[in-house]
Order: sequence, then structure tokens, then C-alpha cells
Amino acid sequence: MTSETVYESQRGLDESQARVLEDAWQEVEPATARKLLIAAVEAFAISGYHGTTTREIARRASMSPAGVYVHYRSKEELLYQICHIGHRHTLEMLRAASARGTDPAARLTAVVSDFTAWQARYHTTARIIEYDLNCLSAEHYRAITAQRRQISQLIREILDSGVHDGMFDIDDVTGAARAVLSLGTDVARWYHTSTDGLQPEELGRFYASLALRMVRSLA
Amino acid sequence: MTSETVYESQRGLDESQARVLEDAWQEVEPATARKLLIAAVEAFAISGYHGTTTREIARRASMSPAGVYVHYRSKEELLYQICHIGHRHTLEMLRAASARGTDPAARLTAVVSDFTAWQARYHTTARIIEYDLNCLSAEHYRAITAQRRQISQLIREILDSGVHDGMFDIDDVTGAARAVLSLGTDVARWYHTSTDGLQPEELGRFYASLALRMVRSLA
DNA sequence: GTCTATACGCCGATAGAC
DNA sequence: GTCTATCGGCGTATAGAC
Repeated sequence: MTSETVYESQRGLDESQARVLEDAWQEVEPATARKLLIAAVEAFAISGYHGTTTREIARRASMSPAGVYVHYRSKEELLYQICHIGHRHTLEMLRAASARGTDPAARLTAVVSDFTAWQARYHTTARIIEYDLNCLSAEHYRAITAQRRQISQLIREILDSGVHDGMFDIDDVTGAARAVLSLGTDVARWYHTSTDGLQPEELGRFYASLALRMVRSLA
Repeated sequence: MTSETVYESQRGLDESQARVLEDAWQEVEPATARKLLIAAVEAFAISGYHGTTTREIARRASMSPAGVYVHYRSKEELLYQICHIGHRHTLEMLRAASARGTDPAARLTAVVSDFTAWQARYHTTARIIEYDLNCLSAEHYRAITAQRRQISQLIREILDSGVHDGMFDIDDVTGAARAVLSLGTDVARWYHTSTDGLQPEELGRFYASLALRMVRSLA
């Protein structure tokens, strides 16, 4: 990101994501399926689901157009795998972060910090996860929605307990949980790796401080 | 929106936007061009730019597929008109809001409140404006980026003056401006009209209060 | 300015050889 | 499991009648 505000956004992506993605998708086997999935992540992140052709995915994976269908039934199946695994990783990461905190403020700080850093570090994956859900089949869409409900519930529980303790002062917990997640979600839209600008962890700490200011009680 | 958090999102749109859109695009003449543009807004908002066919736009406008090209040179031209006029309206609305406030806190409140309400009320248009920019031609993309730079600058100026007055306590004005805009931007992703949930103005007031808590000085 | 008809390419996905 | 070849359909956009 540059010195300008995000609202100015930018197009395309950068190349340094390649190593990040190779690490992130290690669990996908065999290696050819992984190679195709990473190619799909890169292509979807740049052009969106409908803007990406299966030929482009194959080309990025150095395979023939037909090669895709050995490992995936359809283009939509690729999207689903990306979304499903991506949301699972997000949820695991959030639960680990939440467990690190010993009080609501510490838990909120850990959760927002890690979520934001995740969205920045894996901004290509995050972009697909946040903005291409509508391209899923009805059945797959429902599966992803169930995962997202668990994510939002985790935030609401932290805010609820903070209100109960008196640490947080919130009229609308559901709305506040939504707003806190919006900060991190929107990172996927504008973040891109670059030498200037905040690193994922720095951005995470900054957003965690903003989230805490949004909800904490002053009494 | 439902009682659940947004992060659970939803697909598709609702019908009550029709009247809102007819009012919002009154300036587009002749009426056939307006009818096509509104049809494109509805279609793009549901399926995205690449997911929408010119045949679908024509069908929504009750015209033949060829009828589109009498009023617009291409599908991309439709997208550009939507983005260009939409951003102009946004900027005018923000400048009017900013002028209403007599101090930085009041200006920030007015700006965030109106921006958020705008994103909710015109969520179909906003969705295209925020998420389909990458589909524009290079030249048109640059034009929209220039408009977005003015929007983010307007927010930064308000925050700067608040820091100068001592009303605001912000380490990173650029980052804070980005975060404030992110709250409103993300509304376009999840908001849909419904009987339950907050109305655009209510949501605006809520988000303005969150923005103020994010930046205000406690001294 | 609107239509019908259509050009022409590219799309997702499959067939079948190796 | 990967390839080359290809199918059938749909995409954007245009030609030309009215």
C-alpha cells in the first residue's frame, strides 16, 4: 500500500504472494491439485471468478485446459475448495487468538489483530473469500454461510462478555461485531504487498487498537 | 439485514431498490438510456460485471440485445457511467455534509453518517462502485481513481484539523481515514433492504458514533 | 431508434489417444 | 494423469431492414 488512503484502491496484485500461497495451501494433495488451486487463487483474486477462464487457470499451473478436470469437477469446485479451506483456516486462527486472551479486551485485541493480519497476509485468498461467495452453487453457498456464522458468533461472544463485565459499553452488540469485522474484511479489498506501508502484523495491531476504542467503556 | 451479523452475508438483492434507483438516476437522459443504466446497476449488483451479459441488461430494460448499443458503446461504457456519476454524487454529498459541521467532530459525524447512509440506501450502486472498479479500462480506471483520491483527502483533512485542535488523538491519520471509510464501504457488501434491521439513517448515526470513538481524544 | 438476424470468438467441459 | 482435439453453447457487438 502507498502513502495514500485505500479508498483510492488499486488494481491487480503483486508477485510476492507466490511463496505465501505455496505455504498456505500445503495441505492440498496431490501437488498437482495444489498447483491448480494456487493458480486459481491468483487468477480469481485478480479478475474475479467470472472474469477468470479455466484456460487461464491451466496456463498459470503450466497445464493443458483439460488438465484441470482431472482434479476438479468444475471451475465452481475450485472456488468452493478455496472458500471452504480458507474459512476453516480463518476460524481456527480466530479460536486460537481468542483463547490467548484472559479477559474480553485482551481477547478482542488478539482476535482483531490476527484477523486483520490474516486478511493482509493472505489478501489474495481473502479477496475471493469475501467477494466471490455469490458465485458458489446454492448448496456450497449454504456451507460457507454456516462457517461465517461461526466466525461472527465468536466476535459477538467476546463483546457480550465484555459488556457483562462492564469493560465494554455497547448498545448494539450485533452491529458492533459487524463493524469490527468490517474493518478487517475490507483489508482484502485494498491491501497489497509492497515495501512501504504497514506489514500485516503492524496493521493488525493498529486495527485492534481502533476496535478497542470503538467498544471500551470509559468509566 | 437480519438479526445476524453481516459477516454471514447474503446473496442477491431485493426489489424495493427499484424506486430508489429511478430517483437516483433522474439526471441520465434520454429516458431509454436511463432505463438501460438502471437495468445495468441491478444486474451488475447481483452478478457482478463479468457475470452479467448484455442480453440480461437488455432484458431487464425490456429491449432487444442490440438496443443497448444505440445508447452505449459497450458494456464497459455502462460500467463507467455508473461509477463516474456514482462517485460524483458521493463526493458532492460528502462536501455538503462536511460543510454542515462547525468543528472537526461535527464534520466527521456528518460525513460518516451521510456516507454510511448513502452506501446503505444506494447499496446496489455502491456495490458496483466499490467492487467492480477493476473491470474498467485503464483510462476509465484512472479517472475514477482521481475521484476516489478526492474523497479520501476530504476525510484526511477533517482528521488533520481535529488533531491540530487536540480534539482527536490519532497516530496515523492516513490509516485512520482508511479505517473510517472502510466501515462505510463495507456496508455495500452486506446491506440489503428489509423490514427488520437499521434504516440507512440509523446505521449512519451508529457508524458515526463508532468513528468518533475511534479517533477522539480523551483528555 | 428499435428491431431481427447473425458474425465470430471464446467459454466450460468432454472424448479418446498415449 | 496428461495431452490434443473438439463439441455445443453463449458471449459481445454489428449489419441492415423498418
